[in-house]
Amino acid sequence: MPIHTAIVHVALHTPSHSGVGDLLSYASAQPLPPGTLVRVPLGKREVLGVVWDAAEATGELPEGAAMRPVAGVLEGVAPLALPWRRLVAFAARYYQRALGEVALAALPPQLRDLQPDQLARRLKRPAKALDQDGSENAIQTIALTAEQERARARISSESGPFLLFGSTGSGKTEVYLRCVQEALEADPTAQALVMVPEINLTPQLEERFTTRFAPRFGSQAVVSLHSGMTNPQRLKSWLAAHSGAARIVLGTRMAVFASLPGLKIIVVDEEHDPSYKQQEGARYSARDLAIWRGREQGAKVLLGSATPSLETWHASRPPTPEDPEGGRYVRLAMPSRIGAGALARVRRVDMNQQPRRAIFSAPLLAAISERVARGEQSMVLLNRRGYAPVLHCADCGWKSDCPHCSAHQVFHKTDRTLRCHHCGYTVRVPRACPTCGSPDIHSMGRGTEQLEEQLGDLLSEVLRPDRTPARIARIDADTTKAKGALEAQLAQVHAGEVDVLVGTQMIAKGHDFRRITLVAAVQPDGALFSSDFRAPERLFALLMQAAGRAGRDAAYMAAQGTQCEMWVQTFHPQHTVYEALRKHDYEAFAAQQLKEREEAAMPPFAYQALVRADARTQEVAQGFLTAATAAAHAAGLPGLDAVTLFPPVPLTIQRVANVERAQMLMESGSRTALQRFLAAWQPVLQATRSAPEHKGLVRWLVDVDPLVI
DNA sequence: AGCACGCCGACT
DNA sequence: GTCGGCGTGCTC
Repeated sequence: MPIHTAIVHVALHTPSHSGVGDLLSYASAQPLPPGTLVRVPLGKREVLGVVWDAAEATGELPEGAAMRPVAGVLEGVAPLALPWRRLVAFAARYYQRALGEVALAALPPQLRDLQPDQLARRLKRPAKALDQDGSENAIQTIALTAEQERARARISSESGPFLLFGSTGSGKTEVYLRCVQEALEADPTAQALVMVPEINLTPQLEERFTTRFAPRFGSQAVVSLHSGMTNPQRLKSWLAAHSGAARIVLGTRMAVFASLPGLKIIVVDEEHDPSYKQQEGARYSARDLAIWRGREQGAKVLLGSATPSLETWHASRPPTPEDPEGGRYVRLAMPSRIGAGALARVRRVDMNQQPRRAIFSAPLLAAISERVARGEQSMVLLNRRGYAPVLHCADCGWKSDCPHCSAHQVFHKTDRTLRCHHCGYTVRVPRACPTCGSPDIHSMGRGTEQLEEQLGDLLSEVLRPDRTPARIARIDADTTKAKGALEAQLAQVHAGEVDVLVGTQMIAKGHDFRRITLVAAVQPDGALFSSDFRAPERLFALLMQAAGRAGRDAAYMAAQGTQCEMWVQTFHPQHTVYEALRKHDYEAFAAQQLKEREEAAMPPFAYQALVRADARTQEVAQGFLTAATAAAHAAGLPGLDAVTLFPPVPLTIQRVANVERAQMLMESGSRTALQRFLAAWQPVLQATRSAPEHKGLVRWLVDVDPLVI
């Protein structure tokens, strides 16, 4: 029986509302340094934990509970360094989650399942012979434009954080590559973290970084981290980053938590993209954490976008006489496009002047036909999957409502199903109305499937230059479910085997289509009158990004003697969003939006948080929030005087999978006050939950800095 | 979160 | 008669 002399405090995966403290105490034969990965007994099982700093341990062992010994130490993995632990602790505190939950979620899943001896075996496996110690090989770079060089020089000499504000095709990636190169060459232990919003975009980024840096730093130097990887792959990348063997980590939002002891530069590409906000568990913003981590760990942070989030835009405002401080970020503008044609000319079609039921206005159809006839490619965007959003009975008014959600079941013609996009409930399309038996049922509205079909009819007479018929393809979540399907479909487009591409947002992001000369948004108005105050910002970013897909290859455009166009069909052609889009004027749009936000005291001029409650009934969900609010007022919680609590309301989609959902908004001009209040409210919310009158409550959660209100 | 214990319906 | 539904209670 070993003698356990030391006490260690261990962070474990226990959710904050489980009633178990943040750090649990275990006995150990010898003191273990903070950051050590250990396996410890918890009830009947043995789990992975991280030894934490004793100073942060609060609660004592409850009366009668016995301290159990640490079961094992994961030898061979260096303890997680203080900056990593500080990042995790900050994220847990700021986003109102348990420390252990965040810590364990930040580690590769396979580390949890591996026994110490299995891990030891893995670590012993000889790393594949380093293909080259390429310290002799110079990196092949391409010359920077004056604009890129100015940005590079300022990033090199100033401390940041930086916003690289560059239009599509301005060569932001080349600036990232140069800045990463500079950081890595300055210090043989330096590491870089480069994030992109979507898994789909990592392969092309990996290709670009590997081509550039493998000759110099070896092919092991670049690794990826995202949820599309298998667990063994993720573990391998994570260990490479943690040990310092990997010099560059590419990934999605989860990569912000990678252990990078030598971190010197963080790049957040397309920083405005909502995908950087995690929507499950700890609802963190990887972009905001990148800023925090960079400051904390002394790494430069580089945010890039053609349409920055208004938060970032505001934070990077230059000093003026009235505002001599300016923002906290350095704004670097790169307005020119390199090697790309002129920006797309924006054509608005006033749908009030078009036949009522037309999906494609005559001028848009003519424009697409013309492009097909010239052998050019077009892209048509509609943010709605399926054939039609709802089926409707003309006789009794029946609609294809989902029985489990407050949403319609979407009509998918391809497989003759009605599918709920929220809970997945699927039925065969009925031949007659399920309520009255009438055969007179038809679809209302349109989705990408219908667009593809109708376009086929409308273009049936249109021939390509070689006298063959136009080829239409669709890319959306339905056509790309299978592994590798997206890649295959994209390859078809690149190979010129498609003349008109129909799809959802999916195709608007990042993909470098060289021969697309026309992009059309057929029905973008929906976002204009959404209750979400960020909807116009998102629509503008999406349309700008979509417009950027057109005319990316100046040489091709010149050879074709053609001009690229972005078409928008709208019932509100004069709307600010479309006016700004027409002029490609992000700055004017941002200024106008920021003015409105300031007048309404909305982010970034105020800070927000949400509490959401899910329950069997809407009454219970709202009742819980009302009771928790009353309890907060009764207790006179700190920060409350500076925080406005709004009454609970149902979510836009009130019921999903038979769960009723409600939420309430909190707003404050002071981030600190809001944080203080949320921290104090957490135990009150927990106590409220256990009261018998809130029995039907399924769960509750806090969302700090929510993106969707 | 897991994983137990615990008490009521349709099957080897 | 058991297998198994998920309600509530505990984990240093």
